[in-house]
Amino acid sequence: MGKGEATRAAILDDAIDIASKVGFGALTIGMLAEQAEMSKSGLFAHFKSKEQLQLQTLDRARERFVDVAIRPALSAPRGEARVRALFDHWLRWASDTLSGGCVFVGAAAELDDQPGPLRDALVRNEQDWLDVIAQVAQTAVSEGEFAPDTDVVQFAFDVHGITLAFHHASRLMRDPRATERTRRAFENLLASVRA
Amino acid sequence: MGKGEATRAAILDDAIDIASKVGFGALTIGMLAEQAEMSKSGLFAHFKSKEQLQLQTLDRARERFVDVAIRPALSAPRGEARVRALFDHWLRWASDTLSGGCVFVGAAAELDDQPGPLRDALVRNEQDWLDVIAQVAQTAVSEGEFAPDTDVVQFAFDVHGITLAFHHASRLMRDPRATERTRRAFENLLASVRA
DNA sequence: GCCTAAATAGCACGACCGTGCTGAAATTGT
DNA sequence: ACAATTTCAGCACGGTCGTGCTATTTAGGC
Repeated sequence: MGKGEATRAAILDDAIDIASKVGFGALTIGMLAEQAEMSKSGLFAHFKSKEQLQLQTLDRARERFVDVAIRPALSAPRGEARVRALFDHWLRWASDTLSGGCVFVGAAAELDDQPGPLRDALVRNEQDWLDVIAQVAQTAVSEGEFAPDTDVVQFAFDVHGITLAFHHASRLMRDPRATERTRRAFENLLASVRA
Repeated sequence: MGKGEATRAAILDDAIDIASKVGFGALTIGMLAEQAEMSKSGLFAHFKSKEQLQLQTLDRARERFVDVAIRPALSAPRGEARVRALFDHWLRWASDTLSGGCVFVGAAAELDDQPGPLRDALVRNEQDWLDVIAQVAQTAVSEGEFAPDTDVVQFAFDVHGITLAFHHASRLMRDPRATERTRRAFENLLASVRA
């Protein structure tokens, strides 16, 4: 059983890209089949329901995010360097990976008032992400590069706000200075927590 | 022509609330008719197309936002007080007005990759909002309360990031400390630009 | 190279979508 | 109060949605 697994993975990669553009709700089996060049029913057989398709799409997006953003960043030296690496990798992820920007940003706004397993899974993802930021910031505190009384959860909140502002400026407003403003905001934040 | 205008306005108010929960794309004429207790065709007759319905819904949301958030804030004293008033009013708007949070935050993430008149209208709204923040910040510079070299466009970017982080923490994560973290982030930002 | 099992296509279904048309009901101006 | 006009409901349409069932093609183990 190798062929099925391969096409299923390919389908999910298509699905991630579509979901980043139109959202999870508008991700339709028909358009996904067209993109994957398969019949609707042939594609559907891989997932027993649309909800399963959405769940697996979100989960594969999580795996890819861990692979291309979190894991590489964690190999940077402890402390502020690692915090910077995390932020830089997120910026690349949101800019270059998917044609619709960060799929989690879109999903967060779409699902925040629609209860269900998909929303629950997304909340877990987002909490993990915020925890990673806070934990990496904590290493900078331990290394003596951030002030000892730094509130790392607040730091994660602030960093997250900057990433959301970037997404807004870059994708909705098409502001050519989005990256510049984003980096400036991040530098200001770093300056405010440094020892 | 008074009756038609009244029901049309009532329909749009229902539409704003639904759009804040499920988005503009999933805002369906059938569910809107049910909510408004009208027939689908009777409701449809008020708007010649779904696109018109979406456009008018967004425009009425803009009017309401100006009425409940911007206009009252502009009557606060010039300077930092007015900046604070603007922020506080936004927080109330996003918390209490609609059952799905700020409809613009949802729309921004939904429409950022879907070209068309609706997206164009939203971009204009968001640009106006950022301009208002920057302009109000400029009064604080003029009053000597903010540092003379303050970059007010950057300030608007930063404030906007905080509001997006609030929406995420409050609506998606259901974090009971969302407001507290938001206010702290805002105070830190104010401290960094004060003269 | 067959035989079993997996992968995919074809087709049909009920439901809901946006959108017209047509006639009844309600509002409004005089 | 009547006439003219606006407002609304009923109904129908083609299209797409998610999802089953039934073949048919393909792939993998002996």
